[in-house]
Amino acid sequence: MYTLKKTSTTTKARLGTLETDHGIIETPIFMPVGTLGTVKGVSQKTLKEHIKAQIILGNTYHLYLRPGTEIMKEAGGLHSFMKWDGPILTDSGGYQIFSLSDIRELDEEGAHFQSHIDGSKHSFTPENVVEIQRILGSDIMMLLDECPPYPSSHDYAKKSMELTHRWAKRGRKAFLESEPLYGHKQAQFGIVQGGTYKDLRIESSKFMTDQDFEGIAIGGLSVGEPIELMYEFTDLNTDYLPKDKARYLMGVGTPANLLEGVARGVDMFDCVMPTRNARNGTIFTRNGRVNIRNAQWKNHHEFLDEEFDSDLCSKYTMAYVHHLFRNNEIYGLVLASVHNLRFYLWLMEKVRARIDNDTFAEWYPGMVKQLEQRI
RNA sequence: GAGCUCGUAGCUCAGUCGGUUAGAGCGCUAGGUUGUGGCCCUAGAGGCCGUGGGUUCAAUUCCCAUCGGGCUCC
Repeated sequence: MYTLKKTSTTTKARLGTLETDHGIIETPIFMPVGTLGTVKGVSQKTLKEHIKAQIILGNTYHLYLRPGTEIMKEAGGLHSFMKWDGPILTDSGGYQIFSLSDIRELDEEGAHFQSHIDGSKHSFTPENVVEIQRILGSDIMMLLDECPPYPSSHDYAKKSMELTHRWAKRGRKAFLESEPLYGHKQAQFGIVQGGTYKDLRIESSKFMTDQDFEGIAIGGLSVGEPIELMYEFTDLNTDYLPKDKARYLMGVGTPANLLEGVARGVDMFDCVMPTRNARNGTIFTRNGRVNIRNAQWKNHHEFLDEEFDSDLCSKYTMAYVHHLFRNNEIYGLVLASVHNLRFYLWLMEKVRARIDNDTFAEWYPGMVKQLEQRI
């Protein structure tokens, strides 16, 4: 599935491709999040033609609760339902149970939780999460895991990791013993856990490698730990992951986080940041971040970045976009969401070009500084 | 013309049986958001409590006058 094309000579950055039946993905890549079968505020056409998204995310937890598996079956899977013919990755919902559901209980069998929508009771097991993702028909499905909070004791992180490992074996078995429903291949990624403990992270990396998943995710990071720890453990994990499998750092991050992740050998990222922050008025640009709500833009009748190809940057003035945000106009959210995603995908295009001509190592530290500035 | 009622932050309003630095929501000024709830969270600025007198150790609070808004009656 994954083909390594080139490695940066002085960093761990990798150029590669990831092949699916819905298209070939060039890595490193950022994957826009479309939890409920839509990247909020962005049309599928815009995603494909303007943003140039190569793969998007859906979420098992959310889609299972609404519209549910019956509707999804009737629709012929998520691709057909949402009319997106590119690759889709679905997260299993382990993280959502951890972050959204007030009442949840874990035992050997699986995760038992109450819906955040209506309080109804449900259970996810390593097996039924595979089954649900067969119905969704995603190109890449994720295992059910437990994402422990930060900070967690070594004891808790170890027990949690071991449970995730037992679930991983069951999930893999369920995957290998079932078939796709819609005539295209599906892949399954394992998820490394281990909290913020070196020995556990190494153990988990080795364990997931041994299960021979099609790709491996680094989970349990970007859950509130200091950023240095996130980098440190990403770096550690990739040292123990196979070269011939894609590495996916879940839930990350800021534009600077992406560059630092690539430098540590990560191929895939997803994060709500470009879209959620867009809705709250944060605009990411190559010169740093802008809060469009700030009063300084009220009468700034100029473009944010005339050279950048997004309507927010080079078609409308800052004063206009500011005005839209001040009035909670839907179009402001749309403009910012489309822009931020286009920017993230643009950044990954630059990253790939830099790895390809082997100038990534000298380029990215300066770029990180630039991206972290505030405008 | 008479009676009643209200006047406190930019807006809508609490409050004080007279007693430390007068509050809320919204708005405003900023910050946050990392395997998605346009939710939300945090901090800050902003008031001689309509005006002028009086009583009192002490008045946004009680009394008088006055200005302004609203309602009712003749």
